[in-house]
Amino acid sequence: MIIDRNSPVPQYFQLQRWLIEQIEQGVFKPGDKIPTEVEFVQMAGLARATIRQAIQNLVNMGYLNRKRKLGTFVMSRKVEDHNQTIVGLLVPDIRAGYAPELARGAEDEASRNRQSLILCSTDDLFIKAEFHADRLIENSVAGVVFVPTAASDDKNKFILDKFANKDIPVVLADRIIPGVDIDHVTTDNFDGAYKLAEYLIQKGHDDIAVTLSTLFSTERDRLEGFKKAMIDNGITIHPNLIVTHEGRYAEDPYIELGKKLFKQKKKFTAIFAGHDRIAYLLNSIAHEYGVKIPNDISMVGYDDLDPSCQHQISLTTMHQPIYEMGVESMKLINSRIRGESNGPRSVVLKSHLVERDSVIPRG
Amino acid sequence: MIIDRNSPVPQYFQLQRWLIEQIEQGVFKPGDKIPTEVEFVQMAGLARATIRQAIQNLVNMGYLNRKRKLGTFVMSRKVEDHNQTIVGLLVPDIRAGYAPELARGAEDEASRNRQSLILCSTDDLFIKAEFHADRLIENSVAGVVFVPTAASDDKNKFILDKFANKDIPVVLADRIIPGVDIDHVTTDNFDGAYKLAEYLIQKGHDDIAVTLSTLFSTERDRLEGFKKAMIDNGITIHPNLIVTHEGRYAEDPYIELGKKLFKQKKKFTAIFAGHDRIAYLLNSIAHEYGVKIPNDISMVGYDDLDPSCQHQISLTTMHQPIYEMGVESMKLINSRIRGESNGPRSVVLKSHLVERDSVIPRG
DNA sequence: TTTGTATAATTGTCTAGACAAATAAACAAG
DNA sequence: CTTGTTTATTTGTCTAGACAATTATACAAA
Repeated sequence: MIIDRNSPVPQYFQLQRWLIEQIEQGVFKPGDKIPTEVEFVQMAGLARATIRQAIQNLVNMGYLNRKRKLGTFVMSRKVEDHNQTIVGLLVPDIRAGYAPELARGAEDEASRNRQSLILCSTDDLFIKAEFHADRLIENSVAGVVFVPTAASDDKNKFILDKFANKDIPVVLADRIIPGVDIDHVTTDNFDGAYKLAEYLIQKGHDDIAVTLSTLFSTERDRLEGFKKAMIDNGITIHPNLIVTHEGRYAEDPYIELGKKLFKQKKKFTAIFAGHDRIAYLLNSIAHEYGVKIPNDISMVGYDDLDPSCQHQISLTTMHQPIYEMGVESMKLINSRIRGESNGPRSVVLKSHLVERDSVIPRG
Repeated sequence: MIIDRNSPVPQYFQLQRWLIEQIEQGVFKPGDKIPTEVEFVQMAGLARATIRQAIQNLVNMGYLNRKRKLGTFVMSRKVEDHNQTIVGLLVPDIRAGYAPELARGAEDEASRNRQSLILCSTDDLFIKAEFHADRLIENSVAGVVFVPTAASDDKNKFILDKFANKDIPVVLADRIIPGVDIDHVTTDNFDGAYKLAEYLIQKGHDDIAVTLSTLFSTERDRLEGFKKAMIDNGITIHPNLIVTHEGRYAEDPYIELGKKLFKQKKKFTAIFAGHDRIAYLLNSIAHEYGVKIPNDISMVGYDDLDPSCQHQISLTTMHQPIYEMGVESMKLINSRIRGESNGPRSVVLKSHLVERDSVIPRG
């Protein structure tokens, strides 16, 4: 330890800097006792008050901890991390779709670890996601569970970078961003759609219409799973029957798509809807065209929204384990918070078919 | 300024305490210059190092601010309040009933003030509410929006006391706790039920069954409103037609109540359900007894849950402005956080009748 | 007018001690 | 074995000074 008495840098500050260096280099490890003030007086040739000033500053900064009679000890840096960890949850809208279920799964897992969850609704908009991201960072959250917005991949990456710059781990839930290698939790959209398509095929349907959005990885995967099932069963896919939309869910564009379907020449006996909300909307439109579901046309959805709430049609759909997705997302985040640093991990949860009354065998 | 040199309280601490007192009583106002160290030496008869120690502590605590050559100044307390504020939201279950809507209203209002919301689901259980309350306190939230649990009033008061002890303002949302004078936001349950009952009466119904829980202030108020409307219209209330439950909502007890209603002798032509979920359940039970709603018996609910989700019956109900309840709760909390200290305030939001198809005039 | 310089006020750093208070650990008494 | 007492060690508080560094202000020089 060299204290330069001619330096304009105060001697207490030189000592302080030296001590921090020793601690950070591991010379003094967490829990170690550092020399007593009197020993420092001899080592550094400074007055005890000067030594005290340096040590007191480090105590204030959380590096050291003094105990009467026992001495001064290096704090385990954990004590600083001991502050309650808070995790951010970015979902499209806490009122809509699966968000409440996802939030509750995440919340329960967080509770088990004495963590708290900050709730942020993005409305699938980049600008709101950015706003919330900035505030989560200001609140120094320990991690983030992020359902990517309906914005471009670059914009979603921009959000991820914000967190990455602050070393805040992020887990993507439900949707993934192509070309981004990061922890994520999804369901088996491809397999689920494959099974759902096979179910329709087994019921004798081969002219099947598909309506969904290509904006989200989930629905794209479902489309691919559907196509694979059709091909594997030797059924020709009619391009006219696949009507897609490239935006986030809203009623108007899907009303258009629905009308387009029901008006065109190519006939179909079943509909594969990208998700339940589309299915319910198509049901209403079918009504307008005098088409009855399932009597005239069968339909399947995807998600299994709100099983507690009885709908006008009893929809056969693919149940997604959304609560578990929330739980698993938090588990991944927590393993990152604990410092596990293996490569990106992917958790794929299994969906299962819920057979209700919206599909009848082809007559 | 009196420094007691014989006191076991350190002299620097006595000085420190005196200074804080002066600042908080406004003797030294924000921006004021306090005496120089040398002046304090004369005033207090202490060594300058002792004075410095006291002052340095206050600087660390954010009370004071030193400037070379200029002196030491009282900080404006705003600097301390500059930290991000987080507000806690305690709801029964983020997945169920009106909680998502309430959460979103609160979240949007919080966002407008650059605040964040920590989400806590209590499942209407005291033990979970207490757990979450402790963690909210640890996270030093600036305020709490609390939907009281289904536990006893004393237990809910216990939760309130926890926050009160830490000077954390609380706003009760939806439900109130009898005998507790505290900011709260509710809807006009009494008036709403009165109108709903009058609506049934106008349609010619006078034998009206009521099913609800007496556990919550909301449903108790609705029962009172219903009774008042009956009395005001000179209609006798048949005690047998009022079947109540004294617990939180669950299917089984209400299935029992429903069966009790349909099995008994006293006939009725309409049902006033305590809330929509009860109404939907009663509809299913009615089915089992071969009773059709509204053809055989009319029914009204309360809440107007999930208008986006099409139910098996098209229920006439009282729409509650839940989103606004979230917004107003946050506004109240924020006025408390800003330090407004007038007496407890009560915000009562107006509900409105949503006429659908579950009531027909008595034939 | 602008630019440099001296001055005075104030906080910042430091010395070399002293005694007080707390308390872990050893020891003694019951 | 338990309980109280002593002791040694360490941090906590404090004194009474000294000189350094900073900088607002006034004043002087260009």
